[in-house]
Amino acid sequence: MSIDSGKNTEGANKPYSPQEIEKEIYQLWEKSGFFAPDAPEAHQPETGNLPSSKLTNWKTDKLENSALGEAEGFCIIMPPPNANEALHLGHAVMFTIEDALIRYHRMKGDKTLWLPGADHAGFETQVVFEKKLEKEGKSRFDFDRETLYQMIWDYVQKNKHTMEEQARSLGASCDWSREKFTLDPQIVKIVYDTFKKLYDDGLVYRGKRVVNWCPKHQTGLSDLEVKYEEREDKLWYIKYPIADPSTSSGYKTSNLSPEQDDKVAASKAYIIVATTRPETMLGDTAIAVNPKDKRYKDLVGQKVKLPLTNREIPIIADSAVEVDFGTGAVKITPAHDQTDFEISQRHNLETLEVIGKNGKMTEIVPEPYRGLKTIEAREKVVADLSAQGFLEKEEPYKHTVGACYKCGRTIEPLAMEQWFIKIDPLAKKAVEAVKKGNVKFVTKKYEKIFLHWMKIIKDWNISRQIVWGIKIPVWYCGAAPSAAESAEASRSEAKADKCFVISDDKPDKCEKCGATEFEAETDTFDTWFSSGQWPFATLKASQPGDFEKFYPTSVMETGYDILFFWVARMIMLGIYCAGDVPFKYVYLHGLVRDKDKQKMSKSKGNVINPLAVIDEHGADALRMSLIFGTSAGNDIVVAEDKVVAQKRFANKIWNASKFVLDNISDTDNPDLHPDDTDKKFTKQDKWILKELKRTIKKVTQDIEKYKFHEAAQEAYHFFWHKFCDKTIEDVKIRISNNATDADAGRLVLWTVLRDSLKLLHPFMPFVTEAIYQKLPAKPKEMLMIEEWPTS
RNA sequence: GGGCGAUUAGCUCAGUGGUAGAGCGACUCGUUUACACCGAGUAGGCCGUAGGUUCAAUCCCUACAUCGCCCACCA
Repeated sequence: MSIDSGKNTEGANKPYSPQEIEKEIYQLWEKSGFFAPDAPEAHQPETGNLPSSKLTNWKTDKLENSALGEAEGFCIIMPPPNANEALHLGHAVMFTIEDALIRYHRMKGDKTLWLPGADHAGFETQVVFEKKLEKEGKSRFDFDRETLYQMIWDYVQKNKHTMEEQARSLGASCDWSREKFTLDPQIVKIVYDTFKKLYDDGLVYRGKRVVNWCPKHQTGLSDLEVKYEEREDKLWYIKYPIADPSTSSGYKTSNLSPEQDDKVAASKAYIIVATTRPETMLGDTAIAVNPKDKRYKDLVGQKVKLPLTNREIPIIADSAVEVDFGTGAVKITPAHDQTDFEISQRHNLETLEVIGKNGKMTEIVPEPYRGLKTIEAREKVVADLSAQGFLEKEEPYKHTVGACYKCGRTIEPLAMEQWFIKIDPLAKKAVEAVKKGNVKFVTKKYEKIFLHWMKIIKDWNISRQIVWGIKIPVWYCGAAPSAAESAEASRSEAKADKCFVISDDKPDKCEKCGATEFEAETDTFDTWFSSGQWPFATLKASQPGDFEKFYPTSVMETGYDILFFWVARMIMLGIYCAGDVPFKYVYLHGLVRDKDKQKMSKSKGNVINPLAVIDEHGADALRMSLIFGTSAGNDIVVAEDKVVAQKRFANKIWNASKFVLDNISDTDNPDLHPDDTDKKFTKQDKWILKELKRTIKKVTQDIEKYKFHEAAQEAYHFFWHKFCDKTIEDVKIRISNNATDADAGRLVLWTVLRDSLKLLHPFMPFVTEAIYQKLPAKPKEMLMIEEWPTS
């Protein structure tokens, strides 16, 4: 890595080669210790050791003002990448923007902390790992909990290391000495404390609710983890005979369409319901109609006989039922439908679980259906209903069905005991904080989306039936069930209504019931429960004083796709646990798309590996291309063209610098002291110096306003098309003519180059630092800790 | 069904209450000793449509069209 000086022609015509210098430069930075906020040298001008060049006489007077002491804190908590796979371009965007911010603030003299981390990413990781097992012909159910956990642990440690190396190759100037992992003991302890606090405050409850059960992954999912797909299905109309037909004489049909009227008239002894899931009728515990529905007014309170079983179930009135849909009467299956469950709560209905966790019909259904898969049961139920004359009709029906966001398997709503967080009190505070401006969204539109979501938010199911994660610190009182019992029987039912103790470790005795034997909870926390505490948890687990100095952090920068999953939860939990918002600004970047605007995904095969791009074009080029022509919150299109364009820019910077350095270090030329030369500034010189000031001002303002793309473009345009195309070309002639104003020109070249390197450094740290290392006059050890120029 | 966006050059996208911008591409010149991963130029846009506010609208407002995203318990 050298900029060939002077007459050495060997390196001429050789393009800038980032591969040769980037690794070396990163090591220089990392070894220096300047990534940490507490490296005092980072904020002091270096007084000794300056090269003896005459150029050093002319150094910025701002150096003397570099006041130590009152430096402001600037802190970004890095969104911890999932430690389960290599980084993708979305991460590259995150690293680029955050690193640019961090480098800018570091140069401004702020005490700057960028705290890196890695996320165990519970369910995500387990899914990735299970796929790996599948490829090897195994299943997670082949292993006991401890073995499986250890296997995933080893797998994650390996990936975590890969991720860190990738971050380095992107130039991330984060403080690795403070890196945290979501499963670090200190972090886990904080998560436990939070859970306890929530419970003590009555904000955690255990309850039977309908959860989104994925039969493949055998776990419940939060509402956010369910994706809805449109399906062509059928709507079956089933006749439920009124238990005592004689009382149905008052049955009013006047509000029905003529067609419906006929049918009802022909079957007065029935009430007809429409359903997309006939198999669940075996678990029906009521029929519900809208209280305002005059057609059914007289039937409310009566009973119907459930076909295929001998059970009688009541007809109830509930306003959740839509009058206009279907027949206006709906079958209620509390155990397998969210709405039905809520209705059942209001009417104290029994909950019958007819579908098990394995997606098959349970033991409590009539014998012929037991053990059938739901889809088989559906066919049989329909056939039987039809044979017995209970099927009124079926019609095609298009509707949306919930599916697991990972495997696409249809979600099976099941009533289960789960841990929930009462979200309303937390959401209210979060909304207040945002409305008061304590948290500002850099892109306003996300504030609206956030507020809208907080309005409709529901209690948060934080239990997952997976092993990879932080175990919920609950101990159920009483002896552990035998192996046989626990193997098959559903854990949640066995534990329902049991007394329990919340404790990090196995307790000695339960204060409430006196139990001395305990069964440990096996559920783990939703990964977002722990990462939702990340800003304060990392700072508290970090070095003493970090929390006090850096909380609330300055900015949270992440993708908009995890606004609800993560950002909202951090705001809620941050306020609740740490007494203040976790960050002052939220900057949300968009999704990275390919040149055809397609979302990058493995299945489409259009994923670009950032490392491959770096290998080919350099990290600077990649970074710049991710910022150029983008804007906050909008999706980012990455095509190789763009990267190549920025690679050329890096080359341009390299070569222009080479020219400048070759010329200003020419000792045959007279003194470059400004006193002697500034009077000889040409009109052209004054123009570029003025443009420089203007550019510094613009770039600074743009970064302060989080308009990175504008800042980068401004710096780019200034350097290439003003400095290189105009000034260098102009001065080049003056120098070769040995004109009287040649030295003034040299001074201009030097001045503009030096400040340009600073302006470009946050975006293209490698090439700018490499050149800085070659400067004859180097007030600081490295560009990374140089003074940000002022206009 | 609700909510939120987008519509600007051939392509990908910035931007602004006052003569329209970049990158890539196209075309014409130029092998000038930092760089051909270059330079000098050129072409190309009623800034989605229709109204409104304004001295002035691509920008603000209202409809409409098209596209996209998010949210949602019509069985």
